[in-house]
Amino acid sequence: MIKIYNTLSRQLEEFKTIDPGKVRWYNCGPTVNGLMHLGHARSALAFDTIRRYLEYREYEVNYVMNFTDIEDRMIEVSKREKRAVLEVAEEYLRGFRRDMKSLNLKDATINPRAMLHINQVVDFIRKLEEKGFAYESKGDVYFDIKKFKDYGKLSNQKLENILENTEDAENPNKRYPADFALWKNKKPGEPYWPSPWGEGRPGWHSECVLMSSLYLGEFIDIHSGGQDLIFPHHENEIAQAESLTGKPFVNYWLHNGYVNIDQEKMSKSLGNYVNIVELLKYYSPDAVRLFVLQTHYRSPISFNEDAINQAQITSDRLFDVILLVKSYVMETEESDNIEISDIDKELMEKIKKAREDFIESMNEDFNTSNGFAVVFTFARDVNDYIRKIDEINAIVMKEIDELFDEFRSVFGLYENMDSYHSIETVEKLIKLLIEIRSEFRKEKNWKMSDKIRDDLKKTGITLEDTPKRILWKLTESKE
RNA sequence: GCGGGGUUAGCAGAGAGGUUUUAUGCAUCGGUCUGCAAAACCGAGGACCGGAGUUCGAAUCUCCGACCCCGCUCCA
Repeated sequence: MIKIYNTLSRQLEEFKTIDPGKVRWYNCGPTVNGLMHLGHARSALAFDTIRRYLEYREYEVNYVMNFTDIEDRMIEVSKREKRAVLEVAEEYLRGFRRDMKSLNLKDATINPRAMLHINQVVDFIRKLEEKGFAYESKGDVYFDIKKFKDYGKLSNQKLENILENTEDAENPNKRYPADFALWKNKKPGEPYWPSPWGEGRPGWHSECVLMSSLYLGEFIDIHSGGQDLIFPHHENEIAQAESLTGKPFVNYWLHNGYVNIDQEKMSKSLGNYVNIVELLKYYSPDAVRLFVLQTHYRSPISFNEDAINQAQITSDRLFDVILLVKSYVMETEESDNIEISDIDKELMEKIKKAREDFIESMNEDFNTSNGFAVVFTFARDVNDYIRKIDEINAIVMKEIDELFDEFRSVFGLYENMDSYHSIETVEKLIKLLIEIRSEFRKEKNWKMSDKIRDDLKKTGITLEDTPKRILWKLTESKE
């Protein structure tokens, strides 16, 4: 049974989908007014991993993530950079796509863009107006919060308290200070679209509701985003959707924690962010994934150089053993099968146990920290096995490999490894060199044997002399 | 002010009343292996913010205090 923490109820709940085996999921995507930074990545990675896990558990996940490309912040950038909003959007959208790909984030089923849905948003707002939940005022349209009695249920706020702190409370166009804008009257120099209320542009909170119900239906399983979206964005989404349908909008609300740097939230507005493009110049995507996923998705992560360096080392180490297993699976023929020894049996048990433990950890609100603990413990057992067993058992190796594949599929790690294994001839050559070197070693010709080992290392092949056998693995070329 | 969350070894970070061990990773120290390496493995040290309470038993529950972060304004 999968348990999932629901922001709405503020507790763990059993995960049950509306349609058996299917998940309808809307993830609030970024506003494309800048480069993707680690904060965005954390959110994307957290939900990507949850999605991957659900798929691993054989759910069919319909995952929709929007890009917000028309909004106050977009206009700000457009003004500052003196170019069209569309141009800004195109550039950063491309940037996000590129960075998301680098981080091996799975493609969404669809990535709707707000700007391509203006007409539908207008229709949506008109429906709200027709039903009396929205009102027009001097070209603006506002949502009438008093008409929605559950307002504040997600962020656990009382209306009075929200009121006290609403910055825009003095806006004379509003009936009630906490009402929020659905449509904004056009201002000079800003993009606008026609509407029944005159030319203008949509507010921020309608697009997600509209696109969510457009692509997934009125009632969905999961709606997710950063904790900073709880209020007002998601609160406002609930107000719109539920007042219109009179039914619940979303079953499970998921919110990820922030990335902190120097004990402060990493954010665009504070300017203390680390861009993904920049980060990936120094660290592998796998290290970044591991860094992020070693922390539970709802906890804050402390980012510092030490921590990310550690993740890089850990990631490389894990990769080594996975790669080693791959090499063995490739070179061990089924005909090599020998009897199952006690050590083999022991490891088979560990494989089974590791899989169970992994699932148990992940079932508990997607506890990737514990998930990784299982992976590392298993990796240690495998390293031990390979070096102490007399004869490598092809069947055991294959099972190890399969389990690593499962882990990798959930965590999205090391997926470009095929390139390491393209040519069988290379493998034969390596084996040949190892044999020649062994001859030299028998003759105690250390000079030649070391030369072979060192030169191989430079080409990206590392040898390891263990008592039982010589291991080789492909690493990065040092040339 | 209102509403969340947090404080666990050098660092990162799980655990949410109970067996000898507060997981896991990195780092440190020692060992095994090796012709030497490298890697791997084995082992060790070291932490539950402070105080009071509940309990046979608390890192975990309650209360008080300190400090920190976050939301209530754009944010993932």
